[in-house]
Amino acid sequence: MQAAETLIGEAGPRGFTLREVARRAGVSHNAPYRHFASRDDLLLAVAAEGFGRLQATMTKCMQHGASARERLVLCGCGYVEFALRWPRHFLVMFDLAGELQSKHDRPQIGESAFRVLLDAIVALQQGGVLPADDPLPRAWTAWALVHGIAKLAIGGNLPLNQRKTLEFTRQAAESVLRGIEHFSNHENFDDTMSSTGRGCILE
Amino acid sequence: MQAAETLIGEAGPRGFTLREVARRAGVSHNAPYRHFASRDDLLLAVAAEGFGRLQATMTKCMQHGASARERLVLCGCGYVEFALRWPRHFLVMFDLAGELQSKHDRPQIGESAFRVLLDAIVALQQGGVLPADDPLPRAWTAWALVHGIAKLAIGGNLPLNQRKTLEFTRQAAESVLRGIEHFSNHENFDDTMSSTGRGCILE
DNA sequence: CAAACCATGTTGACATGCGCAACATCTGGT
DNA sequence: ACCAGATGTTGCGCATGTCAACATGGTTTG
Repeated sequence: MQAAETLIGEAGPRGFTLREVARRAGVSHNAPYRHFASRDDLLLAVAAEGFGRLQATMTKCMQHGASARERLVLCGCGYVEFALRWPRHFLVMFDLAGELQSKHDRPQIGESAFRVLLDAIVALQQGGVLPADDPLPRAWTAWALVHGIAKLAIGGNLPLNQRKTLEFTRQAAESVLRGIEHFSNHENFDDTMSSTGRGCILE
Repeated sequence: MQAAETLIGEAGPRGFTLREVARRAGVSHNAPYRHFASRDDLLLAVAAEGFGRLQATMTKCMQHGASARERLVLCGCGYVEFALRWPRHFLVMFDLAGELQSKHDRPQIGESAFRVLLDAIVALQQGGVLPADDPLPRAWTAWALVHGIAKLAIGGNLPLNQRKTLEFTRQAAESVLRGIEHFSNHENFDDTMSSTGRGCILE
């Protein structure tokens, strides 16, 4: 496992090779099969480990916040910070884990990381900052924002260094928070939604 | 190229094989090398084609908007709609193109797609809806939102079908737009920024 | 018109990687 | 002492990416 994680950190998902992991661990090229069913299975284990550390990073960053509102912003910053510090782990977690777990009837890895963010939203609702309606759409919005920032930053699409990326994340998070707290016209997404004002899908 | 694109649509980046493309094209396993330097080069060509279609989808969706504000929202919806309709193309464009083009001194593929969104932001500034400061941070925020929604939806992390995902995108985009239009405390990101209120990076 | 040239395609070979099967070793329990 | 299970090893078949050498058909040029 340790060799696998360091290799992911160095080579990324594309350069990740079962045999190279075995070489680094000082064992034969087939030894990993005694612990993992396949290459993808090892990747999935690395991804699971990564999700645990992502959750830890977020909760740790939140501890520096005084208010519930600041804690939510810091939660998002922690998300991006994790992605910046372990970009290749992040790629494995989201680029591959989704594909792989969908074959295994999706045990929904990484659910706990999302719950941290969701709880931060609920805390704001209980504090009266946000309306006490369905918190999921707001949580999805926040998640999408930080996830998008993380992905774009990793891909080199944002011309910012790490510190500026984090600073931008904080400001963007506060902007979005302003946007979702002023009104509450998020509709219901519980399978009974009407199709008002559809964009231009499948035209 | 046609065989390559259909294969990407069916098998995704992981199942994409140079030899399979050759088989589908009815040629020998080495024929593609007369047109592309390597497997990655072919992937990059597919990604470039995809970015062109992404830009076309966004501009087409924007035409249905009456106001500049509605056009920006539809622009984001077009982004997500493209990702939902050609999810594997989308993965190639962003998951692989970033890695590959970074080796080739980044000709910055996909720049034109971002410009569509940036122009929509500038249009709102010229219309007085948004302050006329640096439009980049706002554009990044919008981009990150729709990109995050697209990635999460493709990965199956949003429990919404395609139509609901698009409806959610529209509402989230309007929420974020409210957030970035009310205030304008986006700081300057031109290499001269101070490190005020840093989150908890590299602690 | 013939010769050189180029684009395209083909065959063969080599290195690497994944995954399977059979065999070896080492440990703990009875 | 013996067995069962866990772990590791060697060897193999298959698929892939990539390179090198060769073939072919059309185009340009002397």
